[in-house]
Amino acid sequence: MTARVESDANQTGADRISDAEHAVMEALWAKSPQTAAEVCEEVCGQRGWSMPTVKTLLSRLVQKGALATQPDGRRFLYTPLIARSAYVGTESKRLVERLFGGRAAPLLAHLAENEALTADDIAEIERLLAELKK
Amino acid sequence: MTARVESDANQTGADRISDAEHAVMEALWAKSPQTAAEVCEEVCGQRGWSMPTVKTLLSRLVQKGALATQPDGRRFLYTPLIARSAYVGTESKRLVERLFGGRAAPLLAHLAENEALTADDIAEIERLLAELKK
DNA sequence: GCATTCAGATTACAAACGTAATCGTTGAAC
DNA sequence: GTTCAACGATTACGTTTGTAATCTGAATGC
Repeated sequence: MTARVESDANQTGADRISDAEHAVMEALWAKSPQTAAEVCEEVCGQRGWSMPTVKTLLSRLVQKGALATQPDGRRFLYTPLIARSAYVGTESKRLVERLFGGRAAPLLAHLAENEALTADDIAEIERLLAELKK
Repeated sequence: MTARVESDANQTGADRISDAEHAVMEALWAKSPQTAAEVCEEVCGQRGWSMPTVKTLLSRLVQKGALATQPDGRRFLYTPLIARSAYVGTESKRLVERLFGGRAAPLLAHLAENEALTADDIAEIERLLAELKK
């Protein structure tokens, strides 16, 4: 029972969530709590996974302190312990840090060049900026 | 001489560049061509790596088609085969895809919330948007 | 009560990654 | 010519990740 580090549940900077794990988190962010079977129903199709795979990912996420379990009869209900917004926030920041020296503007520039910006996006961003300046 | 897949040199979507590898790429994007020793001089300090580590990373990047080598006497000069802008572009897109359903605006919103946007950034983004609309 | 089934837990295993030591070769110094 | 140092190449090895099979214990049907 080697009492691992645990804690760090809310800090997104905690144990890194892998790509596959992220898919599971998304399912639970969309709706929680859910059982393993329910999560599988959502992701197994999309990613071509089998039940055991989802179980493994869920367990790892619990170990990492990203999910909480609450017993429901003989199975578990899983609930995110870290907020999606926190995760998304740190992930975004990481990227901006790594690729753009922490400046967000060049990111936007790149998205623009790569046609990753729709007209709607542009409009919305302008709204956001207006908000920010108020 | 098992002629691997190779090719896919310019497609950033090729073999994924890992985090450690990325550090090496940055050094070469900053200045190229460079020898292994020169690259090490730049990154070994920052990341606490030793020469062999850099050599390994360089080799893997060559295997992945991300770097080209040109012999210079008895050593190699390494040059990026994929452009930084391409790499940065796909990486950004990946993130936006994964976390924001492909929409860039929510990304910006998050950066804003997390104080990741400086006043300068905002100004610059506005300039960019103005450009885009022209 | 006993077999079946269905959860989670444990174990597995290959690929990728991070980090590096060692090997083999070859030019350079003497 | 022989030794040495400096390269790249090969090998190594623990960890993380992706993906899953198997085990174990308990609820459930009969």
